[in-house]
Amino acid sequence: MAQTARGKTPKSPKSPNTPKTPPAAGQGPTELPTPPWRRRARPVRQPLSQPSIVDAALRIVDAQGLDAVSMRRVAEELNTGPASLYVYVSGKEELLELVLDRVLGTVDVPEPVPGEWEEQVKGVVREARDALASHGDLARASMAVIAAGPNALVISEGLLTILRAAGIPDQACAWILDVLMLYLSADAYESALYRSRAESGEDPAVMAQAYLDEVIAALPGERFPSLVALKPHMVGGDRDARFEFGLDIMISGLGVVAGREK
Amino acid sequence: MAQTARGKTPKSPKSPNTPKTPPAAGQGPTELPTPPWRRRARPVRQPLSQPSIVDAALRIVDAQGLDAVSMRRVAEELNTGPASLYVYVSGKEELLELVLDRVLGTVDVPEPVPGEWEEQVKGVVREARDALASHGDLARASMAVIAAGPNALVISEGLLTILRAAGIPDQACAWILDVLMLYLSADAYESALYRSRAESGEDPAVMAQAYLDEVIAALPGERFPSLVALKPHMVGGDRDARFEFGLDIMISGLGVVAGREK
DNA sequence: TCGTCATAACGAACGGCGTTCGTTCGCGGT
DNA sequence: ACCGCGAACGAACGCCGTTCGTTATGACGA
Repeated sequence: MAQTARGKTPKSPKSPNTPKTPPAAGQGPTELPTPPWRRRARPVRQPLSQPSIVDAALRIVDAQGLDAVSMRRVAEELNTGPASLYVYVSGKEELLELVLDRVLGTVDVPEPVPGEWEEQVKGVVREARDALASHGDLARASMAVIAAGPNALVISEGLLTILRAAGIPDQACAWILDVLMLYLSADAYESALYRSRAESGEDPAVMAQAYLDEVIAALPGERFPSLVALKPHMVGGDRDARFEFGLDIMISGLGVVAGREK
Repeated sequence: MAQTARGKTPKSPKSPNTPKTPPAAGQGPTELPTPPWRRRARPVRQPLSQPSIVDAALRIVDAQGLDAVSMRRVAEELNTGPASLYVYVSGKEELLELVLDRVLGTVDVPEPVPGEWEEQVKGVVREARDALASHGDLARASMAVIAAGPNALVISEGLLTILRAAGIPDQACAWILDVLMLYLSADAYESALYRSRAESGEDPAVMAQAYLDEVIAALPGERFPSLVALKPHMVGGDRDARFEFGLDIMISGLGVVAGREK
């Protein structure tokens, strides 16, 4: 058989648009073997590569959520079989690490500006959280992975630089960095969790909140007076405000503690 | 066929000890039907129930780690098939929620003591973290679940009570509660992650640290000066100290922020 | 120009998973 | 003595991540 074109050219009644196949050879019965005297024009489909695989995975996350990302699904997106991916990626875990790090690449890290370290740190952390949150429920993978990709390292380096320039003791710098990263990942994770629950459930965004609401409402008021009393503050406050509050607390506390022991 | 004894009595060359089957009926060819005139002694095996299922799951977590917990494995532990569990538990997710909440039941929550709120809050959070951490890598499930089980609610109520008694504004109480729970879960999660990596890997506990160590060591010093300089503080500090530092920062910061806006 | 050969790509399969379906059967109530 | 109900279950479905052994390709030395 003459033609090869790496991937399976349309092999069955499949997707409506296989975007990469060359426009040549009129729309007729597609399965006809190419005449041997006319070699197929260039295969066109760019060869597999780590970036293209990461891209495909990210596309799936954006379009259908993290749970839809399986090796099979990613391979399908690239018109190949799951086994082919293992040349470029050691497994699903590494793939997700790469996707996460790629997303973190959009965060930019400023040079330290004297007197603005608090706002600068908050800004970076905020940006990283938003980057994670801007790709569906991708953040649900953010805790399952040791963040040591190149982009994560750039962020860490930037934060450390700002903190040290502000005169925070070294040990405190190291610890607060870890704590902030943990906080950021956890918040993004939780948001993503709620988002994916809400999506798969009935209501668009209410569901999870409504559930907690319900639980608290059903509580015996004499056993759980504080929870019942604070219910409006618990379910009502939006996530961003809460995140900001946490950030605020940590940075303020850092000032106190660092000052205390210096 | 006369005998029932709920579970499959040994049905194939299987496990060496099926711990629950009654000691009766000598060890001979086991598959023989029990003579109809001699009804099987009591089934003995206690009937399935939600608590017994949760117990079994927790046993597996302790013995073989979270990844070993599958519906099939839990069912096997109870000498039955996976389908039988669904009478008492809606699915794997609910099962894990129940296991987590059961573990949180060991945390005890003090009445507020005036002037000691900071230490009290830290104590409860610490205890909850340790409870999660004391069951292998169970905590790896702690973020995947909305903590709204009865025991989690007791803890929340206790913390809120202490905080309010200390005069913290309501909105701040609600937020800091969320933030602390998130921090606690995330830390336990991360610890569990490292633990299970270390276990499945070669070295007993070094691996993950050594990995980060390696990464940082391989960094170009002129591009990542702060990371390289702070390396000893990053990989060296033990988890407990870091956790405590985060707790300290948050509580201190809470004082600052609450004071600032009251 | 023609083999040679490393290796990317692949089809097929393995063993496991969570969950569901339809059936069986012991037991409490009549 | 019978019946009906629901717990228990065996089997299957449709996925999953990963591995194995084979095939095809393209660069390169002869």
